Amino acid sequence: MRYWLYKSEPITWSWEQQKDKGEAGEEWTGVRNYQARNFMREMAIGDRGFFYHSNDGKAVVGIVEVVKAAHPDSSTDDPKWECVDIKAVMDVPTPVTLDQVKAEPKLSEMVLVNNSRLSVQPVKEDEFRLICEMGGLDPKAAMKG
DNA sequence: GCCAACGTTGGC
DNA sequence: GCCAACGTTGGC
Repeated sequence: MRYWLYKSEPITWSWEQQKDKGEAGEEWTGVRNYQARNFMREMAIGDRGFFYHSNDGKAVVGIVEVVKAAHPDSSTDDPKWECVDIKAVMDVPTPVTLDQVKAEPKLSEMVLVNNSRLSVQPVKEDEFRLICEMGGLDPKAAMKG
């Protein structure tokens, strides 16, 4: 099991919209960056991740799970772009803000802090657990389902 | 709204 | 294969 973080501007695709898709989930389309695409290729069904609101909110707001492995991105005809499908699993009761992440020394290695432009990124297990705790979640529930 | 950081494109 | 120009992201 690996852990990830997905960024989305809520104005484009919000956590509320993601939740509306229910158990079936939705394609994480629109990634046009090789690094981000390559991370999606590494994902396995069942991998958990954070849903992060960029720009407006700047906070981890939800837990998601991969429900379909990488496949061609249906939002383009270009076969080089791929994406996974993810579904909403649960809310983060107290969204964990970027400021909080930056203020926590244990999270100083996070890609979110060091490469703010990467829209799909890996999260270490320890980092994932800590952010769950900061958000008011039981890590066991958030990490295993 | 600005701009720094980063990625991509295309001329040479 | 280099690098200048350009476009985009996302924090501030």
